[in-house]
Amino acid sequence: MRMTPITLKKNQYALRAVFELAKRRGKGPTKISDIADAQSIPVRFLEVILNKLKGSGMIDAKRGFYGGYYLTRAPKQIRVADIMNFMQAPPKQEMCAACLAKSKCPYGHRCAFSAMWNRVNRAVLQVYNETTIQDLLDNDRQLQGKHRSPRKRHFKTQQGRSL
Amino acid sequence: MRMTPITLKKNQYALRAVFELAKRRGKGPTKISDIADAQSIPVRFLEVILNKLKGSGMIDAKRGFYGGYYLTRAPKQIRVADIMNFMQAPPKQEMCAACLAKSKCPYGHRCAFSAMWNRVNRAVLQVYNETTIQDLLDNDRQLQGKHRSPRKRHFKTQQGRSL
DNA sequence: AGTTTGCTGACCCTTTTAGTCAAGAAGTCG
DNA sequence: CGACTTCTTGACTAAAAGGGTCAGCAAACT
Repeated sequence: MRMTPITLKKNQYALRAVFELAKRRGKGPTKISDIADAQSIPVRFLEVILNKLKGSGMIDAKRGFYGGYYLTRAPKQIRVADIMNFMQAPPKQEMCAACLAKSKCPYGHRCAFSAMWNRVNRAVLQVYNETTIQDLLDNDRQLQGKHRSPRKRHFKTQQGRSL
Repeated sequence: MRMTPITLKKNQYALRAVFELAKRRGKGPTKISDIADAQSIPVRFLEVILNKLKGSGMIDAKRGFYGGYYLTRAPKQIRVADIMNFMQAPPKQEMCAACLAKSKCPYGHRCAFSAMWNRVNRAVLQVYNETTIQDLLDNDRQLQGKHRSPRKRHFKTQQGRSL
């Protein structure tokens, strides 16, 4: 059962790039090409994306020999929503906030569907809002089996609250 | 704050068309052109959509003079999810079920993001699943101010459970 | 100076989505 | 039957969005 593309590739790339920067936090700036390699993203495309993302203030760049990109905030302070919202193209013309139609629909907010679209909207945003980059890092560590400490862990599966 | 297109136009049209048929249920078949007029959908395009939708079994058509489309089930028995799922093109190649990437991603289900994508997925599907065409009809009646009975109604706002 | 790395806008190509058309099949009416 | 209406269907075209590339420039380091 397939879903309509909730995620543009551009957005996915942006998210993965930030994720990668988070992984390497504290080790100085990371070159675009390194991020691209690590996350299998076309370099040229990533240039564009990272450059745009810089405008959000959550990452910054340094040029020259030891240059590269780096996070400006702790991974815990960056929510997936921050990235997703920022990456969205600024709405060109007025659009229908309720039903997500590209142009303002004739029915306005009085259409029978708006309540449902709003619920969908909220549901998605909620997930984005409550997920931080730190959460993703934690997830990653767990999946890679790189436990910080071999301390006993009662199973926390995906179902149970791992994210 | 804009969302990525959760809804294709084709899907929206399909939903609106079914909705319109539901509205006219019991009054005999409805012509494509009437549906198109009522819902502001390009006729030619709607032809294609309705024809496809017929394959789902939730609507059927009759040709000739008094012909048109009609629902085969009660609006209460049709969930938005039924329409959305059916309208999705069958996944061409294997795709990554977890992260919704078009092609199967190299990380498989072990990527740090899959848990999040799944949550998004489930959240959206849940809304689609718990919304029936009947719900939309009810919504519509309420918005149009066409209360069946002027009986007193304690406020049920969007928040409260109107959908 | 020369190298490394990011910056930036313009450009292009492919896929998807949206929409159109025309000829045909199946009913209805008289 | 013949005229008319309405769905049927596959092929076709147009437009937009998305994904990706490039070249030349601007900093920063050695």
